[in-house]
Amino acid sequence: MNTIAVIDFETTGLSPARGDRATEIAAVLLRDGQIVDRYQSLMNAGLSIPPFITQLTGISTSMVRQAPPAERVMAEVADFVGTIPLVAHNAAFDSRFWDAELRRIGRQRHQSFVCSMLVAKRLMPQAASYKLGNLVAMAGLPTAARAHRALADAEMAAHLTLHLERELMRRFGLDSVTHELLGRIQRASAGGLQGCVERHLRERKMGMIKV
DNA sequence: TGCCAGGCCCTCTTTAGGGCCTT
Repeated sequence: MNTIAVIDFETTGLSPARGDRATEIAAVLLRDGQIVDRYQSLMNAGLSIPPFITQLTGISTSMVRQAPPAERVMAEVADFVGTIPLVAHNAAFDSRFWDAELRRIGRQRHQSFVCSMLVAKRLMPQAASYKLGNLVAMAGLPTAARAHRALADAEMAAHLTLHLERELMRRFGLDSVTHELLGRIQRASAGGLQGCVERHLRERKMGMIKV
């Protein structure tokens, strides 16, 4: 079964290495071209929320103080996604927080991340901006009522991922798109998409890639 | 002391610098 988990964090800042912590997490499961399940929770890491973050996200210190402990939420969401491969918009950011928060509960990631922003740069080279909201609007996809909340952003990134998968299927005549292929696309050179897909199909046919 | 993310990408590049994207 080809399932992908699209995740999104809200945090107190940009860098777990500088002490920033997650304040909210959402995970959206995609299977057979549609959203099949969702997880979302605020989390209390014991930190106050900077005013700028409250202004950006609407998440306040009082909200996270009433939320379950970060440790419990991370254990729940890690169990929810299991070993399903992950996608995030600007995955370098979310993967740092995912790994850092898991490390705090003595767990580690066992799957790879794909970045929907990097895949979009390959498949939507005409885009003027690769911000999540702009790509979603440009593709005519459903926009979230409240951006900068974890579930709303994860759902927008999920719709963008489905759009990118459909674009790959249309352009290359594929009947399905795997996380492995998305990973190859994000690393491909601008002119190397065709060869990248052909190599994937060849290895898939030889049984080197599990679908 | 002073500074403070980090990875990708483009170009006035490659012995580098700056913009984008995430909160």
